[in-house]
Amino acid sequence: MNDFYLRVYEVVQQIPYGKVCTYGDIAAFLGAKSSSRLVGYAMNYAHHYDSNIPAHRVVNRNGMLTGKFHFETPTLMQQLLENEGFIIEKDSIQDFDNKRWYPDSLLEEI
DNA sequence: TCACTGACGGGGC
DNA sequence: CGCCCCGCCAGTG
Repeated sequence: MNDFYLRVYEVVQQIPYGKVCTYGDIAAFLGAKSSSRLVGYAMNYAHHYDSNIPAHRVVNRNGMLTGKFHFETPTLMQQLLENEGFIIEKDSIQDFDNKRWYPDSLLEEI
């Protein structure tokens, strides 16, 4: 566990209800554009750090639920997202572009 | 100790 | 277009 992971978790916890973010966006925001893979790895390990991290709100650049098999059940990630109003078909979030949230918006709030 | 494995993404071909 | 390759680096056996 290092600082990069902790910062990933902090960003993920800022994702608003009803919005999603991508691994790449988080990596780029933390100044590690080429380390999007590590963001995914951090999510895999997230529950060891804090079980309240909304890992289901992080998907890949195409809006697909690539991490669904790492939840308690393979359908949990989709269920959580549907509870927040998302429409999902074949592991893909519909109207993805309009549901995205970007970490830069944290800077605008200041 | 070392090799292998990924919740990714961009670039080359 | 689609497919392949590579940077990235903490865990695991």
